[in-house]
Amino acid sequence: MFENYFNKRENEILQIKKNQVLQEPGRNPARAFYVKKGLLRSYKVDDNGKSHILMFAPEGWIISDIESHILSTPSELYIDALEDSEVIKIKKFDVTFFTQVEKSNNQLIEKLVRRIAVLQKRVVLLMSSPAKQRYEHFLSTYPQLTNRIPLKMIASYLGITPEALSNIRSKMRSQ
Amino acid sequence: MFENYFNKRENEILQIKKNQVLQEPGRNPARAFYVKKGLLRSYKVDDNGKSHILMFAPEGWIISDIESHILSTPSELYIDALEDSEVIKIKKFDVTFFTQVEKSNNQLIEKLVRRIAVLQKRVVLLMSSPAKQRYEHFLSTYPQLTNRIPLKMIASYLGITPEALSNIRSKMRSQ
DNA sequence: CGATTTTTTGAATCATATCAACGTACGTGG
DNA sequence: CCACGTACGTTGATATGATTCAAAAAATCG
Repeated sequence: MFENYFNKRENEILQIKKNQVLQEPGRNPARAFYVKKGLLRSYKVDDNGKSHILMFAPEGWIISDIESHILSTPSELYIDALEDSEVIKIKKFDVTFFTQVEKSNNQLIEKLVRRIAVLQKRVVLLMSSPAKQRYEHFLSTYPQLTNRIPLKMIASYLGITPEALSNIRSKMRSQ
Repeated sequence: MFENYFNKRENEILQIKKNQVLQEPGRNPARAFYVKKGLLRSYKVDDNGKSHILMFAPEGWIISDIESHILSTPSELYIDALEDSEVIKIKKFDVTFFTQVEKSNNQLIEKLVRRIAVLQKRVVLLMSSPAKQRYEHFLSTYPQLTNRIPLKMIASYLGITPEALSNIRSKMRSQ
């Protein structure tokens, strides 16, 4: 769906090295990236300096601080690369962007609603389930990602320490 | 903004008693309600039978399982009243509803994005902050609600037990 | 008022964090 | 290709925060 849009315009294709930072907090407007190849993540750094991963974006995904975009507030997120990646920087990323890319606004709305659904699910999981169940949910929801993402980042996504996830894994092994 | 829409149509105005359930899981499509007066909440019941409150809706808010709506999947949420309330049942709640009520789709999009922002914030808080800080965040974000909502429901919103919240409060008192 | 629900308190237990040490894998320069 | 250094992952000991369970006190409702 997005490919068409990108091909017919002069969008910037970037070759990104692993660990390269594509966006830092404070930028306004925030950037958005379409991942052609590789793997990006977005994360937030809290007051104690700890990182919390909000999403992973493998091939075919768009990643951005959509909140910052559409509300024109300074971004609070980092975006960087977990693998060497090929990404397209979306130049004009606002509401009109979607109306061009999507067949209609309704498709954008559906996308946003899906994002709400994912976040809502995650809130309930964080509130109701111990780390082990959250990890199992992650495994079944993103099976294709679990091999590509280092343990400590999965832990950061789940909201636990790397040590805790390591323990969970070892318990799961011995069962 | 919504009032205009409701007044010029034959929408159903409901008088709701405290504790009355407006929506249960399984309903498809899910309903949506505009709160004229009173206080509603939406919540999910997990596999262990525990409730987790997703949002409170005081006067002027719309509450619904928007995910269920727009994706036409069965609802997983309950909606009920925490106070005697006066609500308007939105009959035709889909994308076209918003295009009539809102000046443009962009306003709907902005609403959805705000919802994403709130949920994203909540995910990070759940992952990074101990219960006390989450409670303080709740207090400062919804000062007008804290007196109206019983402790045990605030606990359910924060993802902790009522006992834990009671302890936090007593510690805060003695400081 | 009495009955029911909510809030508080305390004790025992559990899950996860923290800290420290060690083992392993990986990439780079020699 | 090897040796080294750096990152990452694992493991164990201890500390902390929250849960669970039980019971009493306080608030609310009919």
